[in-house]
Amino acid sequence: METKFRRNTKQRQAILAELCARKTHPTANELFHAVRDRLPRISLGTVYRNLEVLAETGQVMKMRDGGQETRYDGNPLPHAHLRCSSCGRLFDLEMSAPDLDRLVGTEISGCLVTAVTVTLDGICTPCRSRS
Amino acid sequence: METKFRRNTKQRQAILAELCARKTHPTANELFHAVRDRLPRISLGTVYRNLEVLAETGQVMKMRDGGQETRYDGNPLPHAHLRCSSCGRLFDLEMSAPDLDRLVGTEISGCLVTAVTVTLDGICTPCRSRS
DNA sequence: CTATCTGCAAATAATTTGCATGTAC
DNA sequence: GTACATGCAAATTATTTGCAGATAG
Repeated sequence: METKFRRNTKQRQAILAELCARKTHPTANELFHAVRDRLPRISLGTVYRNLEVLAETGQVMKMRDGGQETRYDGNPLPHAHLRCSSCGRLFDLEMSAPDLDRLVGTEISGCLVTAVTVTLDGICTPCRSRS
Repeated sequence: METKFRRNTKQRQAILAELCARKTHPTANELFHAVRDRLPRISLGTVYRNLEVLAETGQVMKMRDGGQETRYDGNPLPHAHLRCSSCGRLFDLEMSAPDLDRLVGTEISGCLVTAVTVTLDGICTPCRSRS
C-alpha cells in the first residue's frame, strides 16, 4: 500500500498490543483468534494488512525462517532466535551477536546493510525429553 | 515420506546437478524450468518432492528467509547470505561468522544446536544504482 | 469531508497429495 | 519382483485483493 497517512485504528492497536504482550512469535492466524476475543468482527485479512503496515514502520518483525507460516515478533531490538526443528517453535535467545550487529549501517560488497538475522536450529528442551 | 531406501533417479540427479551448478539460490519453479530442458516430462511435484528428500539428506539447504517462495542452496558449507530487500534476491557472502559457527554441536539453554543461519538484509548494487 | 481502513468473500500463489503407472535396484 | 518414484491433476494452505460501506483525523 502506497499511502501517506496512517490511521491508528482500534484493530491496529489491538494487534500490536496482543503481539507485544507475548514472548512467543505467533502467526497471523493465532493473532487473529486472540484479537477476536476483544474485537469479534475483525477479519483475518485485516490482521494480515496491519501486520504488513506494522512491519513497514518497523514496529514488528516478519520472520519467514522456519515452517510454512510467517511468524511475527513484537520485539524490535536485535536478538537471535532458536527454532526447534521438531516442533517448529521459535524462541528468543538472550545471546546477541555483537560482531554481526555492528554490520548494520555499513557497506558490504556495495550493499548497504539494514538488518542482521541470526537463527539457530536445534531441538528444544520439551521435544528432547519427549523422545 | 518415511522410506528406507532412496533411489538415484535421473530426475533427482538432474535437480541436484542443476542446483549445484548455480551460484544463485533458485526457487523450485526456476529449477523445474531449468531441468525441463533435459527432462521434458518432469513435473513440478517431482521437483518439490526431490528437493525435500535432498534437504533431509543434507545435500541441499532450504531457505525460507525472504520473500514468498522457498529458495534452495546447493552449497552445504556454512556461509552467510545477503538478501536484497528491493528485488528479493539472495547472494552468498564471502564472510562467515566463526563465533557463531562454533555454536553448532553445543548446548544452549538445554537445546542442542544443529545449524546457524546468518542473513543480512540490504539493497544490492544493481538495485541501488537503479534508484 | 475524504483518504484510509474494514469486513467479507473470492482470487491467487506456493506447496502438497492421491493415484495409476513407471523404473531402479 | 517390489518398494520407491514419477507424472498428472486435484486439493490444501497461506496470503492477497476487490469492493462497498465504515471511520479516524
